[in-house]
Amino acid sequence: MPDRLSDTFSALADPTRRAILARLATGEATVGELAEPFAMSLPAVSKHLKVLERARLISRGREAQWRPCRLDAAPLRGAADWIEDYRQFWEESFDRLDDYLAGIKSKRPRRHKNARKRQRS
Amino acid sequence: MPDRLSDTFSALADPTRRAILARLATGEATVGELAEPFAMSLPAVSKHLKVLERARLISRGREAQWRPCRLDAAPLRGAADWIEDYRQFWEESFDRLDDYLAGIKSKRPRRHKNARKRQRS
DNA sequence: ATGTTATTTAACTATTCGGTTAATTAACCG
DNA sequence: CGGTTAATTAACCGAATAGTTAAATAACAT
Repeated sequence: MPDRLSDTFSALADPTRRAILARLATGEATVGELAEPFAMSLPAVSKHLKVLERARLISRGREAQWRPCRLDAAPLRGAADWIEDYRQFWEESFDRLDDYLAGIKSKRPRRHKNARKRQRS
Repeated sequence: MPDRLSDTFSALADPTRRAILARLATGEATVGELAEPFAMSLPAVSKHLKVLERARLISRGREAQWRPCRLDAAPLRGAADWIEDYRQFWEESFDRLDDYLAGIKSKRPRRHKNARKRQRS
């Protein structure tokens, strides 16, 4: 019985599904339209959509024989909030990279071409 | 051959692994220390750590017979960036909820409890 | 009623996942 | 050396994933 956050992250853990969400960010689309860019069968896409639907990331209507899908981004808020708690840590690691590069620079001023500088918090 | 972002999201798609990362946010820890809160065997935790390591979310040192783990949050930046692209969508949906609630209030002040109203478009 | 189009379901396969217990490695301690 | 502690590896298991092809549904079009 996985929790909501796990459902969200595991739905996002597939490039096909992320591409589908990206497509839906531009507007509603039918299953066929969503499947078109992918080198896989329609049932495979249909299964991906079911995963997204169980994660509440999309919802579907009925229009004649089409089932238009629309993005339902609400669950992403929880995921974003979770990750956000770690922002300081990845920014810290950039700082350490800065320190490292600064160290190199000060020891060997204007040596090599590709020195890079990152923004500090 | 899953991409980096998929590795990150799928590593996060498990409550045990997220708890491990949360613990590591408070500082380094050994495998035994990390395993202690969980009702599962040490090898199970060891496997979770391997998943996190493959996703580059942790790294490990060697100190005598201990392998201290530390958080390596850098990959979370990519995940945060990806999700961030959808912020407008989940904020939109909150706006619609606001509208919905506002609509109820203005149209039927203090009427019956279970009034529901759907949004046009 | 028949056919066409859009989509899902069924049945199957191969792989991965999350867990187990038992055995192994590695480093310390006497 | 032998023993203890920390952790990993091996071998196994059941359930879930991600895909396939073929058959079934559903709604429209004639």
